[in-house]
Amino acid sequence: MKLAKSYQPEDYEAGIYSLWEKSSIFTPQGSGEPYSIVVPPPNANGNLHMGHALTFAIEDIMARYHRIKGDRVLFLPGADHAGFETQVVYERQLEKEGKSRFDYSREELYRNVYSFVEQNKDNFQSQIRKLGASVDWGHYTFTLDDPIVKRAFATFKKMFEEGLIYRGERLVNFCTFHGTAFADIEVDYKEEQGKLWQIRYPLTDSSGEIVVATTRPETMLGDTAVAVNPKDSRYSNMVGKTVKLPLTNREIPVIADEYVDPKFGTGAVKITPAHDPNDYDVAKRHDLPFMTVIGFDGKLTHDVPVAFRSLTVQEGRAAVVNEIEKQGFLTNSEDYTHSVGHCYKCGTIIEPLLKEQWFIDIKPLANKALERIREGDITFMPSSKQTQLERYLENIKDWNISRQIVWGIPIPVFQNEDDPGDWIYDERVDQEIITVNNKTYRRDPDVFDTWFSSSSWPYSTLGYPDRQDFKDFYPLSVMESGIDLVMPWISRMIMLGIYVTGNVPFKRIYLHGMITDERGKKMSKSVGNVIDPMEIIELYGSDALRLGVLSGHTPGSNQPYVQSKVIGGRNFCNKLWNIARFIEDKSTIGTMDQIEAITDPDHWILQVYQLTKINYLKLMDSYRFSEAYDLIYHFIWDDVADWYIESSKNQPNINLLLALLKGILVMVHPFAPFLTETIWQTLNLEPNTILANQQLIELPQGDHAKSERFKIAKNLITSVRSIIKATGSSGIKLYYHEEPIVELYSTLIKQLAGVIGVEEGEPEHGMAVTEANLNVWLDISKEQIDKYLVRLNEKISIEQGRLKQLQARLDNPSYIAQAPEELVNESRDQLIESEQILENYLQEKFRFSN
RNA sequence: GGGGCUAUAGCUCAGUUGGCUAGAGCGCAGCAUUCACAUUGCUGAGGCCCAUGGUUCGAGUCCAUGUAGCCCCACCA
Repeated sequence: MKLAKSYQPEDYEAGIYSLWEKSSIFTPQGSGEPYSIVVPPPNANGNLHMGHALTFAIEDIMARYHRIKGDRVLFLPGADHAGFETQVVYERQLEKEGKSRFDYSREELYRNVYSFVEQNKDNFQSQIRKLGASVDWGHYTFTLDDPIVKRAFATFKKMFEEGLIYRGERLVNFCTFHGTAFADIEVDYKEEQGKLWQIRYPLTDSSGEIVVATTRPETMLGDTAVAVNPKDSRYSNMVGKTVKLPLTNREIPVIADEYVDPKFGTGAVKITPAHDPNDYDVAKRHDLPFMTVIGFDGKLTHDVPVAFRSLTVQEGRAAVVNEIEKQGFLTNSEDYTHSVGHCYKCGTIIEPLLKEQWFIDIKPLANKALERIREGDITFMPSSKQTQLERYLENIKDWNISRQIVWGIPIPVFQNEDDPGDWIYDERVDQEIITVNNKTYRRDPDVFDTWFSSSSWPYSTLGYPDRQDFKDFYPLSVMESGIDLVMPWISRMIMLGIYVTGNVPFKRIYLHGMITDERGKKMSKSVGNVIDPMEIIELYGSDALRLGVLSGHTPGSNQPYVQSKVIGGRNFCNKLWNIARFIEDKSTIGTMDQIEAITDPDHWILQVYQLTKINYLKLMDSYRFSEAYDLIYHFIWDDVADWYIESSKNQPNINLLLALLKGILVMVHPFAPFLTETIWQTLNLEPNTILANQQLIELPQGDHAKSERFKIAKNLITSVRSIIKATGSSGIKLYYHEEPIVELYSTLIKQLAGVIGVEEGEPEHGMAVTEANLNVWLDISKEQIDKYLVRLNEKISIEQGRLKQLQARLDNPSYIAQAPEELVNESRDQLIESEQILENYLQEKFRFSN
């Protein structure tokens, strides 16, 4: 098969991927060192976005590189049921059909969402294939697969039995639109313009009044105290008395608590324990009653005066303000900016509401995690995230794992119908009612927070505790994830991993930043700046996309999606393609018996290859992928294409060219898997797929002296080109005197330097090629030389500056004494070199001036 | 209030443990053209590496302070 004139990725990608899949080469191979990556499972509810393209690119590079090193690589894919997220996506679809979740029973809804996700599975799996991810599909895991669910149950059971799980009535962050609670970190806080109202609460004994400040006057209906700071002398005589709560006929006490800041507002705070987390804490300390005045539907309850019942929070606020104003209790109101929690999906204001939920007593787990992190059991990239995670774990609060939605893993606990305090663990979650010891138990209707089950991902996917995979591949070699998941996911994987298995879940964590649009703005559907990776693949190819998002990538920092980088990647692919095409033309494939360096360029390229390989390994081993890409990009484009191939046109060393191509293909393969395999297949290289090649290609070492000889010629060519361009000359001959290297390379010089001839002998008039430091002249006319004089003068002054700098450095006794000897020697050599070059320049100038 | 990150060419960004002449891609200017590649080749212009101070023989790199921008956490009666 012949290579086409240019690389058209769409003609090859699908075929190449199915070839890989058929050969089951993605399953762990051989008996090398185990190397394991588990994919952070994308949500099973939609399309992959640019962030996924980056994630898969980075992970796939790791996986493919380690296969090349001969490691036994497991690269495990999966999908996340993404509880709440998916239910929201599904509900939006229902909305388009004019329906809502309330039109279905729980079971129906669950089944519908399940088939919705099932339908989408093929879609997003095929997108992963298009990205070229070399995942082992045989290990594909869904977060609702039986073993994963069983694992979540087992972990819950262990915690339940060890007393780490408790049920408590706490204030939870509740979205009244979606009807579910959220963990603290899921609440989206935004600055909002509100008002601060001041309300007069008369003392019951008529000895005065106390004015409280509030942003939420409607909650006054649920006040059960007024608090002041114990050190605040303005109020010290009121503590212990009671006030009459306006609009109600209740009397509530005035208490003293450190929580109150005397400098804020009036220094007096109304306490609404059922609707404010701080008030909740105060109430606990003072044993105050809790009075719920806002229900789960977001409306005022029946416990408020008739006039306010069933009003929404907003309506209630207006009504209360109106009423207290009318009755003369409102003393003041002013604009006030404060931050308000919102549902991150629908924007509804989050209400803190009292609800019985399951909580994990997280401190003990966090402390263990902290210990291991501080011992350095996990390498963080970037390292700054370690500090951030430590701070988070130090201040962590108990974790609410109950969610009032349908789509998720049911919490396997049942409540005694006759004794609400009696909860038992049972895995028969497909039943609503079970009987144990003649007692009737009803299942908790709630499901787990998605993150509870996905926190077990590193070991549940590997079949903890018995499966061989777990024994071979745990802890994971690396967890690659977005930086936004450090707290919700990474932290919990570490805590649960240690808790369940006794070991950290992964040895290294590589965090990538978010991909933004070209201006650095977050991609979002509503702004309309989202770029679909699948469209980019169609336009430029999968490898080009990968190279584009990877070039200049650095862990931890956000990166814009830059189209020109993708185009650069596409061009690079084409470059490599054409290198292969050149070699294909020159050779009869299949004769690679002896690889032998014949010419100086052969020796030179072998030396550069060797050096590149060493640096490549170093960079790849330290996860510095974008630098490794940069390295091979310039090796291939600058050294191989621009110099070696060009030099080869006279005297192609076919075996070496082929071997070199193989070497390059293997190094590039993690970065451009489709392209490299396509070339490999088309040229019928051995072994039958590039993936089976489990090592970097070894080539003979070039001879140093011969390599240096080529470098001299190369420098000469560059200098000559530069002079010819600068003087705008053409039809120039090059003369040399007693220079065997120039004689040896006369043909190449003629071809590449753009001169019409290379001859022995000094021209009558002409200019020396000063930089080359050889007896070489160009027969450039006097007029043209004059154009060059300006440039020569610039060069002279630059070189003089450099010489001065070197001289000063070497005159500094501290430098001689303290800098490393090699460095000092290097400086000395540079000084000599600089003097020589300057001398050449000055001589030339002198010649011109006469 | 606590913590973190970023500041380098017109744009987007690299720059490992400090090492001397700071790099790339794109863009820009000029030249070239059937011979692997216009998804090309060649030549070139473009930078007080945010500011100030410090450590050091030597600072884009380390330390301190400041300025600007971004992010996370907590709180906001």
